[in-house]
Amino acid sequence: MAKKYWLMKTEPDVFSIQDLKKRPDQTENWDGVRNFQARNHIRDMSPGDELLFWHSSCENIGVAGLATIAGKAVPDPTAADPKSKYFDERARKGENPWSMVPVKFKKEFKEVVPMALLKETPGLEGMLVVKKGMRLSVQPVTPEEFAIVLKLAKG
DNA sequence: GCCAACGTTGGC
DNA sequence: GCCAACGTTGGC
Repeated sequence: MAKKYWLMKTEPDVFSIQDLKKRPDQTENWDGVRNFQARNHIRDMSPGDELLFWHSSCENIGVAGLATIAGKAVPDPTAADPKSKYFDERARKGENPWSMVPVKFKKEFKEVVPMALLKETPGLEGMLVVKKGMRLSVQPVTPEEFAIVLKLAKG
């Protein structure tokens, strides 16, 4: 199957690309997703897929770097943990609706590719993340959009 | 199954 | 901190 491209949002105060870089094997499970559309995207991911690592709700909003999908989606154990802020009653009953996927650090950009730049770059008009009101935390990205963002990150 | 109320996300 | 946009919940 062809490689797919994604964008995943996180608040760097909670989990940043620098945090991912410091993890053992530079890999971490992307858990805590509690939106069905986002979860469906997670389940569509395959090892080797690439993703844009997005920093949101912070000083420098935009693409902070790159990571790769390191494995298949599996049930998210935080949903079954009553002490977790991501706890979901349904998971305790044995039907965990939520998934997580391991992601591996690939690259930290020298500078975040800012939202404002994405908005004014030709070819990115259809990119989901620049659309008003788009809150989805896991989004598909087209190969064309991915390539354009990579170019913006150079220099 | 509709829809109002409410909660959350996230850019600004 | 504001608020628009969206998802979820729950009464009917």
